[in-house]
Amino acid sequence: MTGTPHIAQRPRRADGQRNYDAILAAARKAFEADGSEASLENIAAQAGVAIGTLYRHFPSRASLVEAATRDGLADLVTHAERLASSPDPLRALSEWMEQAVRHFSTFRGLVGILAQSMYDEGTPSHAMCSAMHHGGADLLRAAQAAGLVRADLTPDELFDLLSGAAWVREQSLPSSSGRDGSPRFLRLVLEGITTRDREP
Amino acid sequence: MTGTPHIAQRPRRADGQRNYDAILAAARKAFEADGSEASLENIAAQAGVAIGTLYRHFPSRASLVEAATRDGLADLVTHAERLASSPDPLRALSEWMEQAVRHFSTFRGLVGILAQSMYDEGTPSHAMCSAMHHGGADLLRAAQAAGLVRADLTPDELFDLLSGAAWVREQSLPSSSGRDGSPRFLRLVLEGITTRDREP
DNA sequence: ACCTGAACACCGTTCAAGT
DNA sequence: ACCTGAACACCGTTCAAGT
Repeated sequence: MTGTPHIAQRPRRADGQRNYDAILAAARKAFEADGSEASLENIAAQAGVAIGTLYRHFPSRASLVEAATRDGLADLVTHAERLASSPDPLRALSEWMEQAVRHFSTFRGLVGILAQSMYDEGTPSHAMCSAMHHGGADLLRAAQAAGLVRADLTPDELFDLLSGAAWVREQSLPSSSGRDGSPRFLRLVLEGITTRDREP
Repeated sequence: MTGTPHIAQRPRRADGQRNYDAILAAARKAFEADGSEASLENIAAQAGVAIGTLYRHFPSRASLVEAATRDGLADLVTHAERLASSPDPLRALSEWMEQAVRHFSTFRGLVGILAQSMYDEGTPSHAMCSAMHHGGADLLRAAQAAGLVRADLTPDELFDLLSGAAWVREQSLPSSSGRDGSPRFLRLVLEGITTRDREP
């Protein structure tokens, strides 16, 4: 399952750039309304281009999802770097995890794509996932070094917990047919992984 | 999103029963290979019937999934009833949760269907989900009464944790492209929800 | 370099005709 | 009561022709 991941190239002509932007805007709208399996033909139509133009800029659905989520996930990486020097490593980790869960559940289907991309190099989102993995691992290590989070938790496990929390949140998107999309799940996880320093 | 859920009726004629069984067997195979979105036309072909016959017995994909998973989930409910009188309520809850996660992740896409069905009465799997909810809630209550699990955890939250664990496990199905589908997630959750009785 | 849209493939779903 | 398969709709994906 390897291969060169296709990261969408910036167009070199003005009309190409216009179409590229229009497709991306339409895609974000469609993904938030219908999830990651939204109709590509509909996205092209909303953007006012033919279907072939969409495929020219984004040769696969995964590459379109990658382009549509790149900025948000890049923010996450930046945020991790800024938090890495925090004097309160547990609070830093918690804050970052909350933000991560929010981004992972931007629309239905995203967290599944990210979870696959995390360990599959032949995937457009792999680079961004890898960067997030490193950022999260640093915050985890700091919290563990301070004795605030259980030492046996690995970065991979941290991301399983994050992904699980994001998936649960995703279930109540977008017009939340059921209940609230409260961050209670994440809070339970957080309290679960902190070191135990109370009495019975 | 309400309405009468269609639970597949048992056929009244011998040829109908034969086809019903063949479709169900083909569906289970296809779901395990391709997930809950497996091609219905292919299932019909594997069962040796025309597509119209599949629709006659199972008017929606959800009703086919329900029929394919009913027995396994019924076992889960039975198991919960048997465990309810266990002298070790925490062990009972843990065992049942492990079994639940295994069943929820029988094939890709199942846990999403179950999570939707849990709170949507107009769904074929709702009845079975509701029964599981009650069974799990009883085990939770017993463990809480014994002071072994944090008292503020609700049954809904228990099922969010179970679903999240099942979804993470599902990600490494069926030919596990990536890593192991270890039950480490669930163990972290379990240790997270038990009451804290160690020292720092 | 970029765009268009016809063409093909595949699948879900319904329904008239048949036994 | 049950089965068949044609018919329709919709969508993903490719590619020859054009600017």
